[in-house]
Amino acid sequence: MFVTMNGPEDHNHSHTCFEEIVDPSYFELSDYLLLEDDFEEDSSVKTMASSAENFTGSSNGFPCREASERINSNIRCNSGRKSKTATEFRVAFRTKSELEVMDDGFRWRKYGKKSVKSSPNPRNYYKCSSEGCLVKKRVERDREDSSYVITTYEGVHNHESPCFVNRNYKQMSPAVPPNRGSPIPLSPNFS
DNA sequence: CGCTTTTGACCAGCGC
DNA sequence: GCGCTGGTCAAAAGCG
Repeated sequence: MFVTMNGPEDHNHSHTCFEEIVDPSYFELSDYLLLEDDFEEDSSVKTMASSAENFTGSSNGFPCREASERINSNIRCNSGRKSKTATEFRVAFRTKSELEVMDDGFRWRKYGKKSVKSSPNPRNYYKCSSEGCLVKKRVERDREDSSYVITTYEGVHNHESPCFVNRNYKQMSPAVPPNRGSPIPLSPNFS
């Protein structure tokens, strides 16, 4: 995942994510969840990694990247175990950020905003702008701590991140096979 | 002009 | 059937 100082509101910079990576201290990933479709019980929501300390200590200094890699790893595992289709995955992030929406490398089109009863903060709905890609994401502030943002991805991208394409980073994302993207973009190898 | 956001309306699912 | 709630649609407006 790539983090920039801009959100969808600022499309002048939406494709410059490699140039404006935010200070890691500004953004803190605290939780990310791998959600399964059949929410029969709470235990189906699995916290794959929970503490912020796990990520702030990442060697590359970007907590999101490690989370991103772990998630893609987990999704591949889950895919094999449960034979899920590419559009059945749901991944939720809980991030500490002042930014409502963080640039993850993909282009999103906002299609709805709704106040939900379970939260005092409105929930925003986005679809991937890429033609034929049905990935959606929901973004809302944590009702218990508005300094946290909960981002839920639904589905798997069937295309590369525009960042990879635009910056010719295709060869740097071997974990994303053709026509089988990831719910969030894998970050390039900075080393 | 093309793309995005905004926002009220609409729809489906669920509980009563 | 009715009301509530969450999710989506689509027209209008804004922006570069």
